Amino acid sequence: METRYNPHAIEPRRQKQWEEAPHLAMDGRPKFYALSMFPYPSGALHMGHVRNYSITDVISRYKRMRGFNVLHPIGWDAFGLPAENAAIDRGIHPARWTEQNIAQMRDQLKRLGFAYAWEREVATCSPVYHRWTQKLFLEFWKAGLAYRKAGIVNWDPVDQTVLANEQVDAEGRSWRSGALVEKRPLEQWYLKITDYAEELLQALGTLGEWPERVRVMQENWIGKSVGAELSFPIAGEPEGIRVFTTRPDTVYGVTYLVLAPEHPLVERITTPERREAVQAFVARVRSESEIERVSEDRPKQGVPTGAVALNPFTGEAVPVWIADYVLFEYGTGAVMGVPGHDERDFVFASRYGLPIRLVVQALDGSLAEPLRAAYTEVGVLVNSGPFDGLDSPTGKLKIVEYAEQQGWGKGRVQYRLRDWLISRQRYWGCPIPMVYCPECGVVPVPDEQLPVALPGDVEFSGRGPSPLAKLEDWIRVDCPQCGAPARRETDTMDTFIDSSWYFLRFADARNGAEPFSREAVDYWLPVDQYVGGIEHAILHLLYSRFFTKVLRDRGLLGFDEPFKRLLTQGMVLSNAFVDPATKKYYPPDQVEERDGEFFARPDGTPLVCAMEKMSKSKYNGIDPLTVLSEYGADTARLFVLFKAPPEKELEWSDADVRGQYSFLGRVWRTVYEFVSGEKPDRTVSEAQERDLRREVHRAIQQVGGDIEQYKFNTAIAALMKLNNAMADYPSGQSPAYKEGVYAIVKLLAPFAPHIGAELWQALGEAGDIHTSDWPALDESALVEETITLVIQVNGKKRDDIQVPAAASEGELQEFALASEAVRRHTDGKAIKKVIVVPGRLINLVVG
RNA sequence: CCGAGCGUAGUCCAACGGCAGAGACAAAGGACUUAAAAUCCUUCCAGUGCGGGUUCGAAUCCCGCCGCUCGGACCA
Repeated sequence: METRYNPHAIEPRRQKQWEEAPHLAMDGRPKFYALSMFPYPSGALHMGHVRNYSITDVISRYKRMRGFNVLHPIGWDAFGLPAENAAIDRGIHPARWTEQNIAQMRDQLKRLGFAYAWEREVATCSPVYHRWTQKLFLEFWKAGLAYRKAGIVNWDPVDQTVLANEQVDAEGRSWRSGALVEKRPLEQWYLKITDYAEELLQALGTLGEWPERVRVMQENWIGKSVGAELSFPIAGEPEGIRVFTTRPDTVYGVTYLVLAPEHPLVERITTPERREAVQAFVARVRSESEIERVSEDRPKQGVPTGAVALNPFTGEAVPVWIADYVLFEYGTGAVMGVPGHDERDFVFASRYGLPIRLVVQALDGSLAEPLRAAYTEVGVLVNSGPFDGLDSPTGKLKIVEYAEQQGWGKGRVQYRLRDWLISRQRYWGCPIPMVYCPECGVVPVPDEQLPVALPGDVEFSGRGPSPLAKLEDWIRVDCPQCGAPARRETDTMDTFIDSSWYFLRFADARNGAEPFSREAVDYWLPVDQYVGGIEHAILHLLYSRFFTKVLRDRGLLGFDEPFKRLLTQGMVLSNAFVDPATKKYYPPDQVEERDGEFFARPDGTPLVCAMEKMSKSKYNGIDPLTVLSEYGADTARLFVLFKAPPEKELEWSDADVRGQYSFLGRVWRTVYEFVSGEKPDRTVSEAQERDLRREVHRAIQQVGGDIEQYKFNTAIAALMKLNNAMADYPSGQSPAYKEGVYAIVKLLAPFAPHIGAELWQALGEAGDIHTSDWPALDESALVEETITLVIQVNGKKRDDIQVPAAASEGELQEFALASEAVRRHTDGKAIKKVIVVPGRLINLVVG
């Protein structure tokens, strides 16, 4: 055994050995499926990957030592635009670019020593994978859950493709390109996720091991509102104007109706004398960007259409307006204006002089007309005909009931969630397996003709429409149904489709006959532990849940939720240097430090140093490879796990990395001194042996418990503590010391697998440490004969004494009262109460 | 504006309602060395953002405020 720790010698050796790991099989052991969100093959791992994958690797290795049959796979989310851009910019085919990147990143993953089931590796772009993506799409089609619809869609002008609603942020920017999206009318493919809105919402309640905030985000995204759809009769329209409201109890307070400017009724009901003004208003709203339109600080604007509808409850005529604050996409695209009890309506009505009516009185009766603000709380109905006197929740029910009887409307639930637009006008994606036949219409490609492969010989000449749309040879196809000349769909699928089922494919990754066998998914799924970034809280996680439920209903799966336990890891930050005036970032090699202040090297501009998320644009990324070549994989892994709890932000620190390296050096030293006999066998007392054994078993208890609870930072601290105790111990060969040496090597192995394997071998053990048993906890070793008893008087600590652990409460009180320091505070006072916390403290309450 | 989370030594982080310190980094001093690095030893540092409440006892539970982070915001 070498005297000193040298990761560069041991890591390549161990990694080579792991290449030959036996393949996984289903067996009688309990299974454990640990999964990190698979990466996009950009070409280089970043620190976020290292953090993410280190977490699942520790959990997998730990679970394996605990006797579980562990599945810990990896793959590549390999379709997507960067590959296409590389083709345009550098003339390299997307397939080849992707392949090269995967090879490079696979090598990097291996250098980090992650224990993956490599025989199950998948890449979503490969035909053996996307064939099954297409097959599953056809399952959706057969279930009536995939359909084409013409509508206004989000268009990303930079990436030249449409986007799903989830992929556009609150400011109207694309999640990928950051460009402001435009609205375009197009006919596109959708998946009917709204059919599952209620179950996706309800089942959040079963995800007890998900972070609260992810559940809340999904709940908000689904956005359930319970209310009613009411119809307001208007001349010439048999259906009337249908509005959706969550406050049917305020229907007696309606003083106007508002349509979204895009609403199809606008044109039909506008009176001739209002036509010009209405058309001008609609044109103006159309010309505005999403941002302008939804910005809240601008006044709500509208114009009357001249039309008048009837409030069926009151028989009153109410004017119909159009206004920019009503969204066409939500509800029915029309609302009833109740300025007395809706803040937006109040603002609008005040601006345009529309009447404001009180129909819900506050519970204390304090409201009087004219109202100074909208009252939106619960109250008692007034000015509401036969419903006067009802509290507003009851009023809601009764009014909906009455509307249903009269045929004026019905109770209805509305969701914010919309169907998932999956068409993308790009080349590097999974082709949608559909054919358009002039005779038969939309025809699915039959199973035996799958996969619909991407044509290889394609020219990528600048951005613009998808190259597929120009490939006449590829597009032309015989109709699978009637054989007539037909045309292929040229759009590809959103890449989130590829990732909505990859965790299922891992259960049976080499199945050539179907996406996965029922037997394999029944055994391996659901994923027991999923780990990834919070940025997928809605997109990927919601889509995957949707897929799971649909495939369950198609009989392909037998469970309801794909991910049992979820951990969202925090970001990795590092120091960035920015000029506060221009917000320009400087790379570290252009920054100079003088007396703790920072200056730009070229011109001496003072800079601010701040912890920010690692990114190329801020020049503060740390390449994992440089850490690997300097300190090795075990140090890098230990650092990202130790520095912060996994769900929190992680601040990069070179000094702390070195600290982890020295810790591994110290553990090496501990084992070396034992093996070499350099630390001699000095005589130790039984009590010393018991004390050291207690430390050893405390560490065994804590490390296991902490891993189960994701507390890797404190688990590693416990290892450090044990190593410190060993270093301080006089004997280097006693039974307890030997037990400690074995324990520390095993406990360390899941975190730092290379050094773990090496030290195990140095101890003369032949087997693989990573498949050996986790050290057994001896509860009796934890028992203490004496404890430190803290004595408080009136809650303040006054003394601490050593007492036998077995002492009774009465004895403890006697010990406490015997203390000089305590007597000073109790003498001459009556003891009113004594509180004993067993094994810890005694509190004397005197007065 | 609404919602959630977080504020503990110089820094990162610990602490079932029970001694504020497990662990680390940094700093200082020392040992080793011709010297430096590495290594080892020793030392230093907060009363838990602020104000109240509950309790025998509060970093921990409750209320209000301040600050930071994240998410959602005209969804009728």
